[in-house]
Amino acid sequence: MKIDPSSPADLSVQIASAIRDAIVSGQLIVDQRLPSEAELSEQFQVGRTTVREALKRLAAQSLIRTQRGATGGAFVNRLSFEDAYSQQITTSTLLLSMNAVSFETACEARYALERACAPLSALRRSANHLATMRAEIHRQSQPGLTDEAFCASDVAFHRALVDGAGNPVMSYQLAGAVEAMQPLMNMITFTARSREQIVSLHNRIADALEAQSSPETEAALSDLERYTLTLGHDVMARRAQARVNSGL
Amino acid sequence: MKIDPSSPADLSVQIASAIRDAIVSGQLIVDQRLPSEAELSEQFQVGRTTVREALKRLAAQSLIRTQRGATGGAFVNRLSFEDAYSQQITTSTLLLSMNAVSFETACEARYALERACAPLSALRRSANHLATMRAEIHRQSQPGLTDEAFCASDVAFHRALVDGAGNPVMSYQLAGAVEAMQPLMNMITFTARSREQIVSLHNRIADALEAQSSPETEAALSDLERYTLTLGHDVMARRAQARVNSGL
DNA sequence: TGCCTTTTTAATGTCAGACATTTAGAAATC
DNA sequence: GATTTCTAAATGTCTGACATTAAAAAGGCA
Repeated sequence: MKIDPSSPADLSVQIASAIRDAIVSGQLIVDQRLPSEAELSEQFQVGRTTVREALKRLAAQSLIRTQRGATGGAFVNRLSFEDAYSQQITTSTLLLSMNAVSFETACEARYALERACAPLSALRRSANHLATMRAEIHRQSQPGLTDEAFCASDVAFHRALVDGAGNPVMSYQLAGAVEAMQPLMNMITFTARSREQIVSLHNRIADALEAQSSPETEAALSDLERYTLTLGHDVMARRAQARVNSGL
Repeated sequence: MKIDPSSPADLSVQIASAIRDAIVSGQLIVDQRLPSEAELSEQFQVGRTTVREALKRLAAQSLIRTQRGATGGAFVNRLSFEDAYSQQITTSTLLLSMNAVSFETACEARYALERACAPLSALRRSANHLATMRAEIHRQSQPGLTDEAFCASDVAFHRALVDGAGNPVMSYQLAGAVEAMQPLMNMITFTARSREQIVSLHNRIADALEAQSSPETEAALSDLERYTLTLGHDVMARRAQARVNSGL
């Protein structure tokens, strides 16, 4: 691990990326302890501050964890599925909120990926997954539910569908697609009529999974996609109309 | 934005998450300048060092960027698709390399997601995407190609397929699935015979996309999945055999 | 006046040294 | 032998200083 003090790049960036490379390439293995900050600053010939900033960068990516105390230090962290989930969700959410991504594009991606889970989920979903889905459907039928709570339940329903595929890699990949849509969905005000429609489609999906029918699951998901898109368009249209009216 | 000095959590962690929340919730908008380090340290009543470590954490997640000089400072960064891609790839790669994920599981997820692109890609792929795929197939047919180069070309081929769907959110989501498989694929030593098989399947996929046939594309992808799985199993079996032999 | 050069200034980047806090393990005590 | 106390090593935080950068202001010259 070497750095170039004459490079224009910040030293802490260089050090972080040297250590990152060592981790990614397997030179540093999981749970291995890095040299202490003092040793690293000696090794790289920089101040301790600089080393610390580099370590904070790596900690922010869950690449290392630090422990205080006598036998403490920085350790290579095993990236857990849970850590990866939450990173994915944050990144996906920000990506959608900070870029001009149309509702259609996000919706299309989300349902395309979710349909990809259907065959596996139809095959492998456990009674537990079905129970979660039924419970969420029941919650969604309650009157007086706020839009936010309805959306949160919607996310939980779809997560159960995805988890039903029994493939953790798939669940990880889909986490972003499913969860990042929530803020977009939250912007849609659901009427009693539209909630009814969604609940009915959710029931169709749960029934199809219970019957282990992949084609019917996919068809129901496609119908849900179309309906979601309609709801989105209505909201956009109403807003555009409101703008025109207020402009007069 | 407030922090709790009596909390057991590190101050720099608290500050980072306070600022992160402000960004995610939209209180701080893209390209807005944060207060200077000196002002932040005043505001939070901590040392400048602590503020800096918090900012480095955020910079590591591409949430902010910093500029030196008179009008410099920390600015809320627009998370670009490219930044998001590379974060996803790093995370996915580490997730697979640090956890006991079976080849089957990774393979299943990858092809399930890729098949989800097939209908869109069949519909929308441009001549450009097709040209890239044909060029990569040609490269893959060259004798004397290293395994690494073959795999890199394989990744480029599949990325073209995914990008053909014309949905950037989809491309982003798939980046991890496609690229993170490469290290696993690299472990499979390709014989001349197996490369021939793969190239032939790639040709089938390209033909199907050119003909804009979604079912045929999906079928070809499924065949490729089955074949990749076979190759993986062969390698595992050979290794297990080698272990037995050396154990004697 | 208008353009070029120089200086100023405000910010981040780096450093050194000190002290606070935490924690495991060693040492002392009962 | 168990419990308590002490010690040492590590990270966490603070202060103050200086280096570096880059934009803006000031100054000089045609």
